Amino acid sequence: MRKGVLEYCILSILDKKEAYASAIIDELKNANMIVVEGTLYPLLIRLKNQGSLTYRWEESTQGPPRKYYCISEQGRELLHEMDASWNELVETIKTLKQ
Amino acid sequence: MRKGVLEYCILSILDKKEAYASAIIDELKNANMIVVEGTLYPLLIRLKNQGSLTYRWEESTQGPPRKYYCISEQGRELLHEMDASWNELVETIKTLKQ
DNA sequence: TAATAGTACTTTGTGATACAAGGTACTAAA
DNA sequence: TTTAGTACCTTGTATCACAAAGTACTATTA
Repeated sequence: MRKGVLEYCILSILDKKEAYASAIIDELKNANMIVVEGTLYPLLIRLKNQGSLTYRWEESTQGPPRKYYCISEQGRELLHEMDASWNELVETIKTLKQ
Repeated sequence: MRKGVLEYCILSILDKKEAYASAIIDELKNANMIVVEGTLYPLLIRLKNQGSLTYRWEESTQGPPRKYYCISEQGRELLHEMDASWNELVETIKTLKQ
């Protein structure tokens, strides 16, 4: 049921502020959506390769350096399209339920 | 983005009244969700095989006989679980958007 | 200082879902 | 009798998410 929505969630999170993978997983967990690393990393790489995200390395005081992802202008456009798709899907379900 | 939601839509439609494939496709189209036969037929067979649906043949006055699908008790239980999952997903997105 | 635990990033293989495309079979109309 | 319409079904392919395993660096502890 969650398929395809994950990408939308990631872009929504990164639209608010840049973040690295573990922080994204934590935020999703807080919102009741469990995602594992093996799912998230390939997705981030996919979004980066298609130009929706950029990233920069940042040293951490505890542990290895972190890859901070940031949404790009192109990513924002995609997000707006996804907002529209999501709202439409919610309406579709409402309609079917009547 | 729609992945996994289709099954939920089908059960929701059949919860209201029994229907055959083309009618289901039409109803989905009316609600703004395009689905093709090659997607729907395997899904109906899957749901039937797992016990969520039953069907009966009915002669048609125009064309070949139709396979009318009907939701089963087990299908209703599944639908209720899906209702809960869907509502939770909608809430999750809302939370992430804040 | 060597070993262990913790953090973070990455890759590979698998199962499930949806689509595209093509096929079968029956009925009605031209 | 050929064509168009309706309805059901199958096969191959792409994508998505997960499980599991692996690499690499840092901090702690014995």
